Amino acid sequence: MAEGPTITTIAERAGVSIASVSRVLNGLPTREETVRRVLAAADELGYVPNAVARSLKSRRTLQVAFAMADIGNPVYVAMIRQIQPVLKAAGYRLVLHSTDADVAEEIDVLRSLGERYADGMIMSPLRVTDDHLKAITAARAPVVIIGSVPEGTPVDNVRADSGTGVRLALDHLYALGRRRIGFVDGPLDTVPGAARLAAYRDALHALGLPYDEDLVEIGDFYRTDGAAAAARLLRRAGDVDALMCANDLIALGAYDVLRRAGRRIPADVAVVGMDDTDLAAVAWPALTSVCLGSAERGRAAAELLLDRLRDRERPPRVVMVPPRLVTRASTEGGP
Amino acid sequence: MAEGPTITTIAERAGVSIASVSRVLNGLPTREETVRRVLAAADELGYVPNAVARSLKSRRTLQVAFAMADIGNPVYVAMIRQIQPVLKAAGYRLVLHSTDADVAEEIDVLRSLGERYADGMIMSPLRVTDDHLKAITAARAPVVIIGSVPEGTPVDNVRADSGTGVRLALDHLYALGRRRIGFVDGPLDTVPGAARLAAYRDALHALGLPYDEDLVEIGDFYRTDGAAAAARLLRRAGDVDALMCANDLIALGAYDVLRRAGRRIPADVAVVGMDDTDLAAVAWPALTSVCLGSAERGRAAAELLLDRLRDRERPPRVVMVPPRLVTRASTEGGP
DNA sequence: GAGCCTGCTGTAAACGTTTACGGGAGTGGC
DNA sequence: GCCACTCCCGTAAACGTTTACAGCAGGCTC
Repeated sequence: MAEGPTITTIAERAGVSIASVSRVLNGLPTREETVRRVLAAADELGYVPNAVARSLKSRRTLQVAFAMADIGNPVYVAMIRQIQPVLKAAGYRLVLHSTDADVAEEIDVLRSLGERYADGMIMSPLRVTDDHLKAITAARAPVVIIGSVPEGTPVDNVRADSGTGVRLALDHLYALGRRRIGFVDGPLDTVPGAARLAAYRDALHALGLPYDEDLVEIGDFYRTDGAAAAARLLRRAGDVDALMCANDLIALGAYDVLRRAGRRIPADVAVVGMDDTDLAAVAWPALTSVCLGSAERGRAAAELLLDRLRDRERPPRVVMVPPRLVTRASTEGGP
Repeated sequence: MAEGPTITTIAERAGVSIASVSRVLNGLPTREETVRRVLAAADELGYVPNAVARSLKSRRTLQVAFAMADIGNPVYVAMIRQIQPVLKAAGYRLVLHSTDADVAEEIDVLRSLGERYADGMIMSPLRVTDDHLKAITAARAPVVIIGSVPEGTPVDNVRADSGTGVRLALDHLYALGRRRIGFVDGPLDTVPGAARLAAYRDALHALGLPYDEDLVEIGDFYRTDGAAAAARLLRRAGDVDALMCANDLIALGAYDVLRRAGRRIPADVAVVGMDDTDLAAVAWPALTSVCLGSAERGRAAAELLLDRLRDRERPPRVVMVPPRLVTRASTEGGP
């Protein structure tokens, strides 16, 4: 693993200056003969340009960072699957950050953009604090947020409409004759947690159903927490005939609990998840889930970022991805 | 977004030379008063060191790349989940490459290490061609391979023992009284595909069962391909009473086909997957799967790479992660 | 043949760090 | 009062590129 060839090596070998080498390699107009000699030398030496040196000079790293809470959640994988090819087509590499939804760590990641290791960042935070907003606007590289930020925040932003999503789900459950619809949510200090609970109340109201505290439980957006919360709910409100869950992992946790309690899905209790991850289709019975367009949101975020990198001055945009209910076996038939 | 402060800016502000600034920021011995002034200036200016410039000088990027076939496969996610924290603790960032198991692209990724954007790479190739081996040994940065490479290849290497894994599964099925055990494999030109088929034959032989071509089908390591292959197998060998699948995705594809064909799992057909991904636990009935230690392999690979980065001269190591059968509902009870 | 393009190339500076080297100020010994 | 030594610090080079600028050779116009 000897030290690799640089344009200096090539220059010596070809008997020209490093400027000429650089010009040839970048396709700038050069005399035929020089081009030939340089390319030959480069080829013989197996030259590969040094990305770091190039970045230093050009002030672009051709890297984009993606920060999410937990790569174990298939939602983020779905996003990455779309983000990656879009970035790659534009010549960018993807740097990954898993933050565990830790606020301090997210702020840290944003601040780390000051090190200039990436030209921009896509971030999908669960919580959006004032510190986030400050860090985002102070960031030394463009940031695109997947998730809602306060109205008027000057930042490119891709949103799902989980409110409407919850509404779709509850309408569906209501149409099936379910009237005791429980709700298992994630933490209320997260953006989706708060939005989904509000949407749940609104949807009940619109349907003329009472809001019953016993039907609501708060856990976290993981399977085990979902299971624990569902268990508490079931203990308090044994007559529940449907469970709306704030994401698919929670729904799968609920599955476990319902089964252990001897409740049939969907005959006794219908279940709806959110995010429509791969898990929903794999689960049995297959899980009805509100598709919040993770894939589309990923792609949109990548495109927003690329546009932004091309033009820093353009006004920030908000892309809204509409929800869609994907009905499966977990909500078939009446009670 | 004005141009950020550099050590030159700090130097002017503090009235010292850039050398002193650098020394202070790197904790080299310096006079108390100078330290104070520099730190104050750096603080006021909100200085963040430029990672690119530092990399150019130090010849280290503090980045590690991870290349895998498809981030949609939970196996790789399980690996990343372990790789990420290990690298992070050592101060490295993770750069992601999804190669679609395309040989040319994998070679390309290896070659791209010549650009020096990463200090090393972890790669999990499905196929290992001569070109791979050449590219790996010629790579301009250390590479750790997850998966088997030919004996004696001078490269750090983490292996699963899928042969023993298949053997465990078949012993288990045999013990349950299954005698017509089908095998749904991935492409035979992949390392795991070939190894698993060989192991299947050996295991049958050891159990005194005949090898029946009708019981073997080749698809690809995705769910839809697995389903198609399982359907073909079912058509040819309707009396199959167990299906060994070369990974979990294939097994889930087989689930769909079996259900559509009205076969009960496991009563009519027992099913075993491989990799023991999250999907196995989510599926219904829960899927018995051979755990090949993806998480452990990820961690081991990250540690091998870090060790290698610390000492280029150490002899290459091979880490073997033993398989383990995780039995679940898909293989309960006799036929 | 002077002057002027045109086409190509080399020199050198710059990007933001780290670091080898040498110099200046201060101290102590003689 | 000179030398030796120590402690800090500044100058400058280096990492591998890109690029502004200037210079040179040759051909053209008058």
